[in-house]
Amino acid sequence: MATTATTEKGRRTRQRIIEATGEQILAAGIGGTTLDTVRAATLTSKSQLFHYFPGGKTELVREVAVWEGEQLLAAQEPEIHDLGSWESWRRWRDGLVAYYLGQGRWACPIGSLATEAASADPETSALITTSMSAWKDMLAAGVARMQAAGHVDASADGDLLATGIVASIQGGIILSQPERSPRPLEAVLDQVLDPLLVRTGTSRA
Amino acid sequence: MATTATTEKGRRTRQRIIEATGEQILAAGIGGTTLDTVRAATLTSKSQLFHYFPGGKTELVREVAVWEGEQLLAAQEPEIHDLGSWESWRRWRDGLVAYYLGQGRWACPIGSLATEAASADPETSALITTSMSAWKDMLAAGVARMQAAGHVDASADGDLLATGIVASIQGGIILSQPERSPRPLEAVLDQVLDPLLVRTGTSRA
DNA sequence: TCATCGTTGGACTGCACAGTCCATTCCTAG
DNA sequence: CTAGGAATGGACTGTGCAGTCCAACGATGA
Repeated sequence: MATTATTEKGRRTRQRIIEATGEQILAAGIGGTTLDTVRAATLTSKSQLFHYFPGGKTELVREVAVWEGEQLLAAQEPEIHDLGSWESWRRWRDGLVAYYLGQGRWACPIGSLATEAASADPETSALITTSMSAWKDMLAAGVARMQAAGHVDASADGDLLATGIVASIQGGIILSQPERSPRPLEAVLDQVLDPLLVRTGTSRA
Repeated sequence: MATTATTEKGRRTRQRIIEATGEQILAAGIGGTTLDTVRAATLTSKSQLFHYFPGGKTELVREVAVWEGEQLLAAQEPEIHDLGSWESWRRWRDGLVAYYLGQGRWACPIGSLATEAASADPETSALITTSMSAWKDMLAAGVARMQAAGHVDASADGDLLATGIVASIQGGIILSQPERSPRPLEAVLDQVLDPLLVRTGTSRA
C-alpha cells in the first residue's frame, strides 16, 4: 500500500482533499457532496482522488470521519484533559459551544455523519462509534476526576453520565440547527451538566 | 388542485405510498430511498407516484415528514396529554422507549429526516421543525401541569426543560443506533427527567 | 350506452455522478 | 542529464435514478 501517499507534496494534497470533503459534507451531507465538487474545491483532478483514495468516495468519507473525530477532540483541548473542577467543566462547555458556533453551520461533523452513514456504510459507522466512545471516555475520566476530588457523588455512574452528555450534545445540535441558535444546545448541556456544576459543596437530595 | 386525491381508492393508494416511503427512509435514509424501490414496494407505477405527488420525490418526502410527525405524537398517546404526575411521566418514558424499540431500527423517523433534509430541502426542514416544536410544547405543557400540582419548582423554565427532553431523545437515539441497545437513550432520558421524577423523595425506585 | 374523469401501466429521456484509463508533467536520486 | 516513480490532467464510460409521456383501464352519472 505504498500507493496513497509517499511524497510530502502528495500528503498535503491528500489532506487538502480530506478537509475540503469534510467541509462539504458538513454543509450538504454525504449525498450532497460529489467527487466533482470536491475536485473543483481542491483544484485537483479525478485521477488524484482515486490515486489517494483507491476505494473511491466510500474510502474518502471514511478518512473524513477519522479526521473529523480527531479534530473534534482537538478542539476541546486542553480542557478535555482536565475536567477536574467545576471551572474546568464550564470552560469546556463554553469552548464547545464556541466551536460549533465557529463552524458556521449548526451541525456536528461527527453527528451528521453518524445518521447518514449508519444506513449506508457500516464501516464508516463503526469508525464514528469509535470516535464517540473515545469522546465519552474522556468525559467519563473527567467525571471520575470530579469524584476523586470529592466534588461529585462517588456512587454516580460516570460512564452513564458521560453517555448522557454526549447524547445531549448531539441532540442539542439537531435542535439548534433549524433555529440557528445555540439556545437548545446550551439548554440541554446545562441540564445534563447540572449535577456537576450546581452543587457547590453541598449535595442535593 | 383536484388532481391529487379524489376517490377513496386513490386516497388509500396515496397513503400506502407515503407509509412505504417512510419505512424505506427510516431504513436507508432519503438518499437510499428511490422512487423505483417505492414503486416496487407499493406495487404501483411511476405515473401514480407523480400523479399523487406532482412535486416528485421532494413533495413525497415532505408528506412523509408530516405523516411521521403525526405518527410520533400519536404513539405517545394518551400519556402525552397527561404528564401531570411522576407516574404518568414514567409511563410516557417507557412507552417512548418501547416505540423506538418496536421500530426495529434505532432511528427516529423525525430526527433522521431532520439531519438529512436540513442541508437539502429547507421546506421539509421547516415541517420537521414544526413537528419538533409541537412535541416540545406538549412536553412543556406537562411540565407546567407538574408545576401547577406543586410537584416541580414553579421557578423552573418549562420550555427550556422540554427542549432539553426532546434534544435528549434525539441524541440518545443517535448513540443507541450503532449500539443497537436502548441504553444510551434510557441513560440520557433518565438524566434529563431526573428533576421531574426525583423530587420530594417520593417514587423513583 | 356513452362520456368524463380519476386511476394505472410502463416505456422512454436526460442527466448527474462514481469510477476508468491513458497521457503528461513534476520531482528526485544516481 | 536522465530514468523511474509519484503526481496530475481530463476525456470517457456506464449506470442509477428522477422525471416525462402517452396509452389504456375503470367507475360513475346522464
